[in-house]
Amino acid sequence: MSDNRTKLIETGAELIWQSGYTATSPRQVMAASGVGQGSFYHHFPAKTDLGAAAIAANASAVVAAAEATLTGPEPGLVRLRRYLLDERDALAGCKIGGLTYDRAVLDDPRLIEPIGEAFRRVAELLEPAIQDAQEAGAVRADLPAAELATMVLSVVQGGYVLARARSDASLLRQAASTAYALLARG
Amino acid sequence: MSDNRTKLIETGAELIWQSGYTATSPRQVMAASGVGQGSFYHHFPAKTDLGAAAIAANASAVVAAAEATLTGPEPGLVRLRRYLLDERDALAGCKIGGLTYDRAVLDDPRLIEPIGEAFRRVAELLEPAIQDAQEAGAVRADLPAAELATMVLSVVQGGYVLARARSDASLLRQAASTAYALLARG
DNA sequence: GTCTATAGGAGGATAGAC
DNA sequence: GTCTATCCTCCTATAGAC
Repeated sequence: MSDNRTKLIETGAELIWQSGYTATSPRQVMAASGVGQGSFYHHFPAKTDLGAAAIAANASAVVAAAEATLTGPEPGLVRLRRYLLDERDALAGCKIGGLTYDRAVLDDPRLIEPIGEAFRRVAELLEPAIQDAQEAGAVRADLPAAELATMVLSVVQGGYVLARARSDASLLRQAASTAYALLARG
Repeated sequence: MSDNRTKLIETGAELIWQSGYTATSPRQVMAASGVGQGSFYHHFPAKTDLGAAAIAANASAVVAAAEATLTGPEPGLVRLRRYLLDERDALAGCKIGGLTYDRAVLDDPRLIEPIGEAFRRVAELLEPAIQDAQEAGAVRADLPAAELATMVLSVVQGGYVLARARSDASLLRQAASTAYALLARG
């Protein structure tokens, strides 16, 4: 029951992940999805309308992945460890992180807001895990959990950047596991 | 005596920093620099030739800035602190970091290599500072300095991403200063 | 070295038929 | 809802004169 609208969003999300928003043209989305032009512009009056839907889909995927690793009955440190050491396709890049360097995305509130919101939500998932670890004495308690959460998110996002820059997926793992080691008995 | 060639590189570097490589057209560079088309294609047979020169210039600037904060007679911890807490225009973004999400850059060795190389050199500047701090007992010595350097670089790169995503420059400062706090007496 | 003219293709749509 | 035709602009050059 995947209608054309859904196909366009899914294909758009994939292409935008791979190439960015600006570099992804309506024509490419049509070709890759097999949906015609008439259908495209019927469902999405302008490119930015598809962009908003596709980016929102990618943002949801990022939050869902974080929820999967950060939620559960395990101690906070275990959840934090799972988040940081989780396997990631470093060279593929974050589904939304790179869009923060796409001018057209930055300049359109409908495109950038879902991204900021997704990062905010991931930080909010990290925070209780970190706080729990702090209360258990597993993580230094003299630093605010919210700021530690920001740092953890940054390490992962920056790890993607370094890994792609040097075409070396191990750099993300290295950054994340070092951050974990630093947190775990700092 | 800034000749047209130099003007094109400088203008190109600025525009590529602001909008990315793919989104920067030769026409824009000509308009912004006041250099004509004939001159442009005389000095740079193709867009990628200007791109290589402009990106190399931005990469050099990143390395030079790191050198300025990480080099000196001060103890390693002080130099590391200076690097992490250095004022950065978070919303403007890293001059080269965002290009790792530009397909055309990733796919052209002449464009991506200077970026990977610059990050490698910054990591190499961080390493001795960290090592010195470790020998002084100011930073945990059970983690390899090279891996800590990768983490430090990642925090800064990721801080740019988060700051831009949420249009909040303080996120980069928060991530960097938290990383410093975690390192400084972990 | 630099200028102007030209050109094929892609990008982002709009229009009207079915 | 979807199709095809058409449109104007910008992109990335190339050509030939000065």
